[in-house]
Amino acid sequence: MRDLIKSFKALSDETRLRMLNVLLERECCVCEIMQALDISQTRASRNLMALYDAGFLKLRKEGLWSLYSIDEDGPEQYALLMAAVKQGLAGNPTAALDLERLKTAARVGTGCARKPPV
Amino acid sequence: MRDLIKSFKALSDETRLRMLNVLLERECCVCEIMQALDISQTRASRNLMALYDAGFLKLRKEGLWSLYSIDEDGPEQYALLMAAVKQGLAGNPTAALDLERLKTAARVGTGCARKPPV
DNA sequence: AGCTTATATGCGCAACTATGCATCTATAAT
DNA sequence: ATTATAGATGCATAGTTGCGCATATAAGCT
Repeated sequence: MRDLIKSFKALSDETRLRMLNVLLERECCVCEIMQALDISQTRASRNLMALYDAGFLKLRKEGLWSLYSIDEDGPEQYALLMAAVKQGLAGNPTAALDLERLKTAARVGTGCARKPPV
Repeated sequence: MRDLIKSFKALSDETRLRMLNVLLERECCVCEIMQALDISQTRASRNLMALYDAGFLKLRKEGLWSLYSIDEDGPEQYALLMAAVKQGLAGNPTAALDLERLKTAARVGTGCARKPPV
């Protein structure tokens, strides 16, 4: 039961649902998620970790990048939950905009750059 | 998206999952839930309301009783979520014990009685 | 080695959640 | 009308969550 609760908690947050939406499109590194959702680095990193912890994501390191993707091989219920997420997000404007921004997200570039020192 | 989040929030709590488990068995009034889960009246009432608010339950008043039951006619995703809940609760000892206690729960009786004044 | 960059994380705070206690409401029985 | 009972709810409080800031870590480059 604890796992079930953990899963539902992970899905009870707008940021994380938007992340899943984007990751359903393709594997992303943290900075691409930042750009797609237009959120801070801390926020991106922590929420991706939360989804990973709950068992929804796979993590693959490549050089400096942490590449997250939907874990297709999770327990049976996860497929059900992901189906519900997909349905619930269909037609959502924010989710659509995120996908739009994802197209122009770059793995390397200004989007990832730390703000220059004053 | 707000509705989806609300649904997941409603399911992110052990008390409420246990309630759904019991209600999958049959319609119950608040005091039967109290007895089945062995919880306080406040806790029972408020968590049932939360599930109702989220769209998982139907409410039917009959005399003094508030009778809650699973709402089968909710949006499509709810069936998916309930399926996930069922799977996740299968074999859980607490859930099993709740069903056991439900068998001896009475709609009228000491289980509902207010503690006698001192 | 030293610098840069992508990501992770400790700390602190504001917002939210769950629950108990006390009380209120509404229905019913006498 | 009075009283009893099932359930709802305001308030206070402890615990949890989300996130920003600053900093740490770790990989790659020069």
